[in-house]
Amino acid sequence: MSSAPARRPATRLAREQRVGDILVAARDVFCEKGYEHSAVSEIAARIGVVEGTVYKYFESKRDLLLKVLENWYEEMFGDYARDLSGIQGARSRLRLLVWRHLRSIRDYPLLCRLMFREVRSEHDYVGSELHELNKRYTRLLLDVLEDGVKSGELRHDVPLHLLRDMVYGSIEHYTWNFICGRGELDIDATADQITALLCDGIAAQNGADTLKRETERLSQIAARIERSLPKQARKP
Amino acid sequence: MSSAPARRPATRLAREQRVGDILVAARDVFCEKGYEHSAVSEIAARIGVVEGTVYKYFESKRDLLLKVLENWYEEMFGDYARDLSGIQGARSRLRLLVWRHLRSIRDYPLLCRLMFREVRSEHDYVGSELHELNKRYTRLLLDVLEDGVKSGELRHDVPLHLLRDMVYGSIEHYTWNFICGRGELDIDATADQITALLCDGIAAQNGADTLKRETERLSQIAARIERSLPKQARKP
Amino acid sequence: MSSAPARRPATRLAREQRVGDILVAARDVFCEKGYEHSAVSEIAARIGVVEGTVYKYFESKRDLLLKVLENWYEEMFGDYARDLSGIQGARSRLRLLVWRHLRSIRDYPLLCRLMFREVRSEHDYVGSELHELNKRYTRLLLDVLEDGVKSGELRHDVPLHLLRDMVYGSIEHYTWNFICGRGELDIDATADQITALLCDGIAAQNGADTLKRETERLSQIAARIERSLPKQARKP
Amino acid sequence: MSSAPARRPATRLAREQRVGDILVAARDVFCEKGYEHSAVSEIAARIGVVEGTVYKYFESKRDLLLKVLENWYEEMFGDYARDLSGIQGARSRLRLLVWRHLRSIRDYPLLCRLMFREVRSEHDYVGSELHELNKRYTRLLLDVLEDGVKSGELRHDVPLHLLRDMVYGSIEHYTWNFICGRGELDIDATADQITALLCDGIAAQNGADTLKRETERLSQIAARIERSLPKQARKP
DNA sequence: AATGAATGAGTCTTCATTCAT
DNA sequence: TATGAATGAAGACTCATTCAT
Repeated sequence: MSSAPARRPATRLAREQRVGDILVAARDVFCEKGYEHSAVSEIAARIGVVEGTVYKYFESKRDLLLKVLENWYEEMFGDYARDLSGIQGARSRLRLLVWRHLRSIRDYPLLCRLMFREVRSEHDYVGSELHELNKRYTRLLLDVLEDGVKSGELRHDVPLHLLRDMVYGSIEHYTWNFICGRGELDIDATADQITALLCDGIAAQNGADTLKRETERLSQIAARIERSLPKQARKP
Repeated sequence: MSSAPARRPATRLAREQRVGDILVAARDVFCEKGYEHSAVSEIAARIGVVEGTVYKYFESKRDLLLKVLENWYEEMFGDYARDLSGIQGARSRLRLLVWRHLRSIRDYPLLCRLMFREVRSEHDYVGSELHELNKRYTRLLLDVLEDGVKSGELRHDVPLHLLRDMVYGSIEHYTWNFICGRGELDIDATADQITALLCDGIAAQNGADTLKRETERLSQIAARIERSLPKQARKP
Repeated sequence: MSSAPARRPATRLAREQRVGDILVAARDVFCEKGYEHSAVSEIAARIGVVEGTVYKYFESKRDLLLKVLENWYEEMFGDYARDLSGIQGARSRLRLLVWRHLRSIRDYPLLCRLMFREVRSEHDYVGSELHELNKRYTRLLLDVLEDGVKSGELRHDVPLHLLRDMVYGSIEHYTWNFICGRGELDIDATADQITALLCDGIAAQNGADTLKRETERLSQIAARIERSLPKQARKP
Repeated sequence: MSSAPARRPATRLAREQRVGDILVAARDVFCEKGYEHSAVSEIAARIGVVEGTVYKYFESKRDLLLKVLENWYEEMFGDYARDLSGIQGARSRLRLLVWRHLRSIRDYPLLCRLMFREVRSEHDYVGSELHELNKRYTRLLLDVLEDGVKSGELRHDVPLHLLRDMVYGSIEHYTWNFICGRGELDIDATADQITALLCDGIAAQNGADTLKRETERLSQIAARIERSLPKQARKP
């Protein structure tokens, strides 16, 4: 009846730009408040658009969440391949993966929390794009482990899938306090410890102790042999 | 008139009964729908009361959730102590704890999910009664591990807290699909595998058998050489 | 943080009373604006409650619409049976039903419009309670028609269901302008005309014309006969 | 350069083509989802343009709806005049109109539904172009009826407008289930029945045959009586 | 002790329409 | 002529919680 709605001019951005902005805003809000307690209206407000605009680019709030995490996963892949190719030995490579995973958690603890809490336990996760990305991600570890078995560095009887879950589960659980905003995280030390525990186990007869003891014995034997050899025989 | 003194306990019983009923209903609804998607009204309806009644016994919906889980934790403690006391050896005792944890998950996967998703990551968890219960629960494992170190069965350099998180994290991660309603769970086999991996590690050269065998071989070789040497060369 | 939400006291009504109020308000709003353009919030506001209150008593907006119309149908049945029992003859009874239907339309044109527009064409109508009521309502007409056939007043080859639809369809179409708020409606004259058309048809050789002509002829014959009779034969 | 003068008609053609495409898409979408639940964006998407384009050719969504229906009406007129001119007799011509209306319904039930639900009951209908078309359409029937009255085939006291509404109302009501996607429609049989009912009515005593037969009988009786009377009594 | 009526604030989602480019 | 980004307003439905009875 009276004057027209007086539309605000509105900055027109390229599609890609706008999508990017929304993803960033959504990431922030979701991380701060958790999925359930985030409002699409707030995400929109952060970048100065109305809710409708968000729905132009994303089908639903949940779609937005998944896209945020997919986006993150793709960042994460980054130069894994290159990094891995530069390292020899199953143990070292395992440590790298552990370390990089810890680094992701240290850098984006809230995104990790989102992933654990809001996505992985929902029924729409299985079969989703995100699930595929996650499988590709954990595949990296499986490959390292399989290589290790083939090369003889790792025992041939390790249940690989369980082991993979041990790696990620251990990290997740150990860093949970940090993820929830409590405490610190020393990723170097943690990576060392986890790698050591995984490789050497905890039983006393194994690992360092045993190795030292046995090495000692072998040295003694070797020394004895050496000493007992005739003069002319030495110096081969 | 003479029945008056008897009324108090009857009432108390009624109260406890009601609280129990509500807890059971709440457990069911929370498990079925998750915390956020559960309605207090539905919990009330399940036992044929109205919402107001629930609020007579519980301060808030969240309070109800915590009470449900506390209730469960108390059930879980049950006869841990007795079970543990009957078992000798760190490895066996570790396996028992792993197995019992797996059993809890198998029997109440949805409660586990609630615990992981809705409680452990919230800020009101730290310092809560539930947190205390959880610490008491994981303390059982720490004790077993410490005993193992003392007795020499476990290496003295294991980072115990990390190890504890590895145990629970591994189990959690490995059983996650089952917790979310996908797939099966063989708790005996899983307990064996996890225990073995934790104790023996994955590195090939660590296998006690292999190590011993090789050392043995070398000793025998050394002995043979020694024996074949001329007398004057021996000097034991 | 600051003061509590300052809840308004809110008048507490008995369930029945509140339901009735909501139904009345909903009827009004739906009639005024049509279903799609009605807002539940407005319905609530009309009786001074909040939207939530409406949803306490009705599952959804659509449920509310159906309940409004069911309510109306039940009113309409009223004393049909009694009225019908007092009237003899298929034609008169048909006229009564036509007249009463017209009266409903005259009194509640907007409810009729609702029924036609919003309900009858939707897929949730078939099998609904409202559908049952409607069938019961039109059954009254079918019964009258069937009785008329049995008693020989109506032709035995009338397709009853088509006829029933002709009755209601004619009325609906003829009153449509009135229903949509345009023009007047003389229910007595209309009832007469519709009944006449239905009973006598439009073909010239039928109905009034023929009847009059033939009656005339018969009267003349009768007169002739009478006149030709011998004196003593008259006065039987 | 020489092609310049040819551009105008090409553009005009393009414009008409585009308008036609939009109308087709709109017809489809409106029919599938109903007016309220159709989105302009979907209509646009169906022909691969954006919403803005639709608004270049149509003022508003409602305008589009009306144009869709006008378009349809114009199709419908087709060769009515020719068809009618080839048929003699009010009854046959009436049957033709009934039959053609039924055919429209059978072929485009959803467009009929649109017309009934979304347009005819709205306030912007009266006086609209569509209304004019509709009047022209029903005028065909009125003409037939008037001719029938003039020629003596139809009674002179039929209320023509009521009759017209009876025709369309009956058809509409009778075919409603079909229009809403339920059941079948035999347009030939239905046309016959409706025509018969309209022309001959339902009252048993009206059937031309019966009436004539009875009159005949009475005449013969009268004749017999007359003949049997004494001569002096006759006085024709 | 229990009821259950009522609140009030929130949230997702949809869409006709506009207009700078 | 066409695009498509953005608006802005609305609307259905939910629910924890309160409190008069």
